[in-house]
Amino acid sequence: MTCSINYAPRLRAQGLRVTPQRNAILHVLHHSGGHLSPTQVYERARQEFPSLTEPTVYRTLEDLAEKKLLLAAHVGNGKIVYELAETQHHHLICHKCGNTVEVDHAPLELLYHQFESSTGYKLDSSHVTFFGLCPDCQS
Amino acid sequence: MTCSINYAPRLRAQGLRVTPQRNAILHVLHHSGGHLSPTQVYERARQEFPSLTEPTVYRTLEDLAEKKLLLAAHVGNGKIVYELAETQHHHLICHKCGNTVEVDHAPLELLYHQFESSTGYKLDSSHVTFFGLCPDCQS
DNA sequence: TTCCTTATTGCAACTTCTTACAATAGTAGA
DNA sequence: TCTACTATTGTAAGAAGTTGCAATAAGGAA
Repeated sequence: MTCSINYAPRLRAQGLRVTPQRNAILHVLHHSGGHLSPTQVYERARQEFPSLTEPTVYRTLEDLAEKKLLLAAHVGNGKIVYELAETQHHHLICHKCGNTVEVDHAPLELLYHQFESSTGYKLDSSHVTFFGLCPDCQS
Repeated sequence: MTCSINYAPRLRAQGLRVTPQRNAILHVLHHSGGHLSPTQVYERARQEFPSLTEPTVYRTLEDLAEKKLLLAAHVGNGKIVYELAETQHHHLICHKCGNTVEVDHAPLELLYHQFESSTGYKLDSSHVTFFGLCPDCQS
């Protein structure tokens, strides 16, 4: 926790209290660069905040995702990973080598509107993951 | 298990052996009409085939989904539900009342092509779920 | 600063899901 | 029908994720 990023304003902006547990979790996600499973978050964040417990990690990840500070992404078979919500994007996953690429959310906006007008729902979020073969695994 | 639907041909077509466990699971999913969680499948299928075990249910659901006899859908927070793969579709879920509607897969084909040409991936499946407010919960 | 309210956390017990490996039972071929 | 092969299942143990409730501590008000 030697870095100077301050997550407090973002938490407060969502009406959430600022706690060392939440800071540790956000810090870990920030420095991981990518997607982490709840277990990975738990293990890493415990290095910085040893009294952290599993239920807290799961609840925090859910809460922060609900408040849009984090994005939750599904990566096959019900597994869920989290990352800081910088830009909204989705994932293509190669089910042979596991390689992942990110794709922009923008093309999905059209679908949103389409489904909104056909169903009357007002959509605000989505879990979208595509599976297939990456270029390297196609041969 | 008084119904006469025979799942054997579909299993054999996928190179899978026909076992009473698989029949019981398919039977349960057929008669449920909708989406069931692994636990629900386990509990109901056990009525018909009491020696059925949990690991078998989880493995069977995964296997059948991989062979496209079942569809796996995500319904919030990493929860996964299964249903018979009749028509390919996706779900809009109201996060207030939990109500669910199904939407056709066709509009997503365009996206498939778009992402395929921008990434070089060859896509074959997806997990897609949209969240929002249903018409009743918008007021 | 101190008090008060209540969001957040930890604890303990529990449920759900997974894994490795040995036992069982489909199914193709003789 | 019988045999052999091996996919599938059960067992047992463990890992991952959840829940209810009591204890704690963040943040607003005095």
